[in-house]
Amino acid sequence: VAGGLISRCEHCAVRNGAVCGALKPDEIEHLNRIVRRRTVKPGETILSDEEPADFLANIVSGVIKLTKTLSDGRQQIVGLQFAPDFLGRAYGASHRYFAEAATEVELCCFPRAEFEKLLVIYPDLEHRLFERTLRELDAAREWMVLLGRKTAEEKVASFMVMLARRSAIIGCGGKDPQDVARFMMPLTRADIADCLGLTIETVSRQITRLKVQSVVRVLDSRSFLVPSMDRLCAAAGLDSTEI
Amino acid sequence: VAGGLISRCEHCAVRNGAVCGALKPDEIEHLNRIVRRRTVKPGETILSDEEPADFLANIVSGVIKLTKTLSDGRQQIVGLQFAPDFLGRAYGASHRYFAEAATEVELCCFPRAEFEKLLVIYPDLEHRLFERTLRELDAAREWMVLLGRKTAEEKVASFMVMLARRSAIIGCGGKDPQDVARFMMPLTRADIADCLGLTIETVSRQITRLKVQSVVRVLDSRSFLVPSMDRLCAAAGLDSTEI
DNA sequence: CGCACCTATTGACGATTGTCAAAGTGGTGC
DNA sequence: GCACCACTTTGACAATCGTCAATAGGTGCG
Repeated sequence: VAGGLISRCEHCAVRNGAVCGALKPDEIEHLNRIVRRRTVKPGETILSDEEPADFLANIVSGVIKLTKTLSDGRQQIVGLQFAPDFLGRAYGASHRYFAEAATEVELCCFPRAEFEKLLVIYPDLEHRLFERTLRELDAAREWMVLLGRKTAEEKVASFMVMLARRSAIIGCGGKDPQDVARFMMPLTRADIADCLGLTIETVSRQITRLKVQSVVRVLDSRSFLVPSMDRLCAAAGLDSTEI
Repeated sequence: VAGGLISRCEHCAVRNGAVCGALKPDEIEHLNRIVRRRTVKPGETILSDEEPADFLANIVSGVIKLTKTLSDGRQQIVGLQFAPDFLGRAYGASHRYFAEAATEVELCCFPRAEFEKLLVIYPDLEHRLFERTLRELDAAREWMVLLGRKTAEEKVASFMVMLARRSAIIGCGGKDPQDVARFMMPLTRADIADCLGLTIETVSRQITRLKVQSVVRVLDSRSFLVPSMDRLCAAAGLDSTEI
């Protein structure tokens, strides 16, 4: 049966942030009956275009990249997802992308059929998923500006701003928490390149440029320190109004 | 009062295709009471980032471009909308983009507050809007691949494929309706460039290239003839599986 | 400890695309 | 009919970014 104590929804770390937060304590039991926890290793494929899209999931921890590939192998990452995001496309026979674990990932999986039934029973649940989808659409459109109109340097700086916000600000050293941010980079240079529509080499060169300009300090290839978020945002082509 | 005969929902041309199709005949009367028809001239701004987002709308006819602008003026079109698409972002104080009429546009406008009330009363209406949003997200992600990974020629060809599908296939001359398509271009070269993350000059050159390769015939600067959709799709970097 | 392997960086060079400038096209009004 | 205007096309050149290749750094394993 699905629920040991550890997987019971009422003890779930992401409960409130995730779509499940829409359900009242007595309603969540419905969900509890159908969920299955699962851990995925970095690099493993979670959802594929080619397999039936038989489950959806909440991300409990870790980072997932959504990628699309052209027939000749060119790849573009069309979304990054962090806990407590919702993974998968409701109401569709197939996902339109591959979902791959960028780090170790903990998932809380729902069989699609059961979950879609719940969406009908609990309009609040569907509403919450809708709001999440609207925010994903906002983010996708923001990313389109980056892909279509920003320079390589702006792209890399924007990517760092996004990460510093969404994933993992690990430490803040300054008086003002906005002032100094240290964050981990969950992706390889190749992944960053696939996010930004660049090559690995260009990503590497632009990181070096930002380092030389003291916009970021590179602690190691997977962790960065940002002395001034304002300067990073300026390098990203974001003016103060849109920060 | 809002409803002359012409604006009554039951006679609306886009009724079934639009989100309103979710409402039963007796329910649509609620909508009918709050709608207001409006015509917009090409080039006029319909929604702005800077004004309060006080209404949402169905597109009855015409083409609308959704644009985002960086502080130094660089622009990116992040969405094109055709009848019977839904315009505007539900559940948000502000839209995250500018909506501008690319052609003459007919709108059916709802005051935001009233419309959001209806979404709560009629879950089917919200569900339909949700499905539409999911398709917009799919389209945005498809576009991200184009912006990040396609060459200028592929971008222009892909744009033509998109238009031939979504807007206005005017005539089909071949035996197979897929074979020969003639379509109008609702946008200027500058708009096309803003869609594709290119400059006007590059767009123009790539159209010329496609013309020289006989992938398209340019009837005039605003209408094109595609002798073979397959060849156009090949030029767009779409293999047969994803057509 | 050193070697292999993977990832990241750096360099040299080339191609695609952008920039600047000029000329061509079509429509509108006088 | 002609001038003006907006839009488009074409050309010459430059800059950014990609390609190919070599080097550096880090981690795990024998």
